[in-house]
Amino acid sequence: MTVVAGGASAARPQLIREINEQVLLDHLRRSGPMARTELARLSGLSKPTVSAALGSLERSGLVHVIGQRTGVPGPAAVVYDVRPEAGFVLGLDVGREYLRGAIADLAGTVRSRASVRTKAVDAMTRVNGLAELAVKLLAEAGISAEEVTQTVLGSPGVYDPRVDRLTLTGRLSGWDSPAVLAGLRERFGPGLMIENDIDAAALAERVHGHGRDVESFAFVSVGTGIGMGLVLDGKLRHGFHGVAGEISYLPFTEGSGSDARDARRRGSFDASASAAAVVRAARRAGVPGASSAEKVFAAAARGDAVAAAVVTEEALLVAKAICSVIAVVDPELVVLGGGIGQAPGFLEAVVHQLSRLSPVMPEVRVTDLGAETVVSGCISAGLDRAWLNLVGRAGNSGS
Amino acid sequence: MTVVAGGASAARPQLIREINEQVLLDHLRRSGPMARTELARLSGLSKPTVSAALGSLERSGLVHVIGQRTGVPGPAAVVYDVRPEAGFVLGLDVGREYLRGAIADLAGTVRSRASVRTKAVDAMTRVNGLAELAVKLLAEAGISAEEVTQTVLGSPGVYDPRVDRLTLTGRLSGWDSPAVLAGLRERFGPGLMIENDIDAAALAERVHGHGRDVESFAFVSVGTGIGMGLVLDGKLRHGFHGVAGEISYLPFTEGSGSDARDARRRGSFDASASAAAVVRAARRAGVPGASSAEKVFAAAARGDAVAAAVVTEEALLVAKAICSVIAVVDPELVVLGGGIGQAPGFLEAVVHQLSRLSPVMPEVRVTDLGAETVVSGCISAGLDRAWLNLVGRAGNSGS
DNA sequence: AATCGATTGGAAACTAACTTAACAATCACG
DNA sequence: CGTGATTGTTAAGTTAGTTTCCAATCGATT
Repeated sequence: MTVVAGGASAARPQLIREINEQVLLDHLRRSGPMARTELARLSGLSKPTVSAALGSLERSGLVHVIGQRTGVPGPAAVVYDVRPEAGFVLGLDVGREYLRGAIADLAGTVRSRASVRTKAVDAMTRVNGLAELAVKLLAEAGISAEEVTQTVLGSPGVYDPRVDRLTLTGRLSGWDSPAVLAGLRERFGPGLMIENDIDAAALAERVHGHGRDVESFAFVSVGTGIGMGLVLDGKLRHGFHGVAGEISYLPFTEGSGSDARDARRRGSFDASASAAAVVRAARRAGVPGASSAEKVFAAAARGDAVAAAVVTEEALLVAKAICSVIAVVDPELVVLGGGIGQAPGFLEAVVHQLSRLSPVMPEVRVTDLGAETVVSGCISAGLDRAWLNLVGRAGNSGS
Repeated sequence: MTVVAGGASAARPQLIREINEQVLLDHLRRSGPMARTELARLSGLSKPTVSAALGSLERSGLVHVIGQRTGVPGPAAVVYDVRPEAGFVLGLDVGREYLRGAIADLAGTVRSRASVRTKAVDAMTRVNGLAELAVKLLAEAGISAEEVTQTVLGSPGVYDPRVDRLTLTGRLSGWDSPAVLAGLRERFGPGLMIENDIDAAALAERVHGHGRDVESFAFVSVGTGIGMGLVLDGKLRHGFHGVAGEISYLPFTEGSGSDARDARRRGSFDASASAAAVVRAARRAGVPGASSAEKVFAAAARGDAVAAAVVTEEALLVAKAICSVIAVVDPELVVLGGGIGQAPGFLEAVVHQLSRLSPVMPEVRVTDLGAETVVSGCISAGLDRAWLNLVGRAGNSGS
């Protein structure tokens, strides 16, 4: 549906050409290569119009002819497709122990992918590590840096555009320094977007995961840390200060209010529900060998009643968080991710607790995307942005 | 800015006429009566285009000439304005003790307003009361029922369009029965929209109150009950099941977990933070003469330390709710309303508590709208809807 | 092997919108 | 009473999109 926003500005005939080119590109992106006639049918535009628009798009290098399709009576149909080389997107993921990245063309095909372990404790070393990773990815894909039209970095913390700062970077020490932002900008240029890592994962979920066919959903990640990416009406919400989805700051100061300092830095809910908190709780309860959250869950699965109680308590906490999200925005779907979120049986435990708290029940599912989620989310965010820019540019320079 | 939505559909030349007529109407609505030339300057459209569009709008009855403006050199400029009589909007508010309503023309001018006390306990009696109120309002305004293009009812509870039912109607007994919905539809026709009462108040806040110049805000009402209306990007969010903003279901099962039954029906947070809960807490603490929340607040203001503690506790609860909202959607502004929300000094207490919980601080303000908030919110929602419909219709039938 | 029929894509003619430029009519003001 | 600013219309030209028609092509059927 075409939407006219509130304070709309006047429209010229050119606008409708822009819209229609956008529409055709969208169809090509979504449904793959197609002949003119099919595009006409799908879009509802007439054949001459489709021909003209494709001509314009071809002149600006955004689509190209990839072949002929025959087999049916009549002349061979000319098949168009998006020109993947019209631009490239670099997606990066900076974590505490890993740096990951990938390069994709505008069609979304990944041209190179890499992941390196990092022992960096210094923030600038991490910045350099990312730059090196990018160089490696470019070389592997055989692409020059200039061809990258969009770079997206998935990072812990939130970027607040109003004050141009990264904040709440939590476990990544020094990452909220302005020097980091400056260093990243210097190395990756003005095409750099910074996205919260869990928000990026939510975007991946929207494109490749369970979020594909819903309007609004919440991706809730429970593991080393706790966070959420919120997609409403198909769009990721950042909030005014960029902290939308920072559910680690939900005010549940349950029992173990030990680390007040920790609570301020990473959120009180994080302090009571992250993997470390599970381990703490298990130890306090006397679960033997509770050295990691994984082992606690394993013990519970084996039938250890005390460990099971810890797991139940954790499920209750997560259910409370989800219930809060429901009470505020009422999403259609909740996707669980992260080490704890994906633990076997955890979904059921959460749903059970949630059904006792919440006035309505959304779908709740576990993600089936893997470790590369953040990178692919960055890439899909970058692709969207890149396409928008390209069509805008094409509309202005073309014709 | 004109926005092309994600799954946009193809555009025809007619679309741009529609957009431009919409734009002209918006300017007239916002800036009042204007001559053609001014409209051309404001909208950026050329004079002939403005003339043509105004002609089309005039033919479909949406604008009309209201006079000539002279005083400057040159011929008298013909001044156009929105034709207020092109349609009327009926706004209604059903509460436990009051029925309120108003009729406004398309310019937003209120033509009649009324409010009646009701002793009805039966739901259908309330429905009839609303119908009678509407008749009275119509008579007073000298308008026939057919001229009302949009009726909006602000009601407790949420309307779930997926199952076509009213639910969570809380203190309004029997109001969630399907018969109520059927009865309302029969009396008010298909032009009826049902909006949660607090959501309607939020809409009023957006148009007439503090929400005027922000993109996103939360209107939090604390009084007999607790609720929130959430406006993101200028649009009210209902959520998938319609329960967005039902913060009474936030999972804070603080202390007084006495009424488990109550908690299920109206939400656990409601049970611990509504006016009744304040009275309960005050009595338990031994505040003398704690017969109403107002008196507890008055006692605290007089210096009663015990009452002050109860108020502080209440402020903490509300701050926790707001903190949850921030952690999920991070609005730019929070507007406090309701009996308790507007109590003197409460804002400061809440802000103080909130600053200790939340990672970022939004603006927090107390509403300055009065008792008619819900009705005027309904009217502004109805106006938006009515304008949308009218322009669509004009675009189709006109020209 | 020839014809039929479906399909493709483009050309021509027409409609819908907007813009610029020019112009006639009007009115305040010196 | 003339001058100059202002208003609003008309005319010509541009950008878009649609419908209609047609030539060219190719599989399938007789």
